[in-house]
Amino acid sequence: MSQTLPLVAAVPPDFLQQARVLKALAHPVRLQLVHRLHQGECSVNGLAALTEMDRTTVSKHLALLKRCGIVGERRAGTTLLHYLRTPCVVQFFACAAQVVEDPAPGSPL
Amino acid sequence: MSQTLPLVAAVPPDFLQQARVLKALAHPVRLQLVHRLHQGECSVNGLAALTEMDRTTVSKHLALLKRCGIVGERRAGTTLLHYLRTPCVVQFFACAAQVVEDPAPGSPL
DNA sequence: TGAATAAGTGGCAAAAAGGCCACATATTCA
DNA sequence: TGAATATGTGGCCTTTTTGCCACTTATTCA
Repeated sequence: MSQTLPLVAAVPPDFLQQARVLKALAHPVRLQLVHRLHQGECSVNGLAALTEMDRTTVSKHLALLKRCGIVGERRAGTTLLHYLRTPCVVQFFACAAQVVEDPAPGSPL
Repeated sequence: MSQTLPLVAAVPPDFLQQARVLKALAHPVRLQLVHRLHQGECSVNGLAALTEMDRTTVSKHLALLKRCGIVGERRAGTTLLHYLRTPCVVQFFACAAQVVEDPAPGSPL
């Protein structure tokens, strides 16, 4: 077959899709949730207590993380336990921290 | 000495700070900028052409990335060349892609 | 079944983010 | 210096995101 032009050469990452994942993590509360879940599953109320946020607010943050496939849940009686489906996201912490610790010269951040 | 309570035990990461970094990357256009800069420095106009966004819009996106220490700049004549200061951020692509490729069961994302 | 506990959803107002225009600034070179 | 090129900034408006309240749904157990 004719070797046509690589119109989609080196297919660039799906920025929109990836941005969705990053956006899901780009919030202090959600970061805290992920950080906590990385240590083990937890209920909504438990997470609400930890973050000191309204229960429904945490519920919505979790819903967002679930939609992106980052968090999963399993029922245990009346409580729903949430867990990290993609532990690799904690790598973000390392890099984010590195960026934070190596600020641009004169950047207030 | 008395082994007091580890009040700030395992000092949790600065979620607010880290969220700032992630938020800086959590946008399709900025993600594309980072992706492009990872291949080498580039001018604002070049990036504007690539992303097909208004020049001033790109300029603001870059300003945001600079404030977070992710992007740096150096002048070359009348043009400002932008470059990635923290290449580690490209790790985000790998993980983000992984999350995208392994969607939660039944998640439309 | 009905009370108790746990959690999700719609709605709404406030806050933040995005995008583009008009204008200001910086650098080069004739 | 003045035109030309490259880029940053202040507004200003639109869209998205947040957070909390009231209310609904789900599960357990007496």
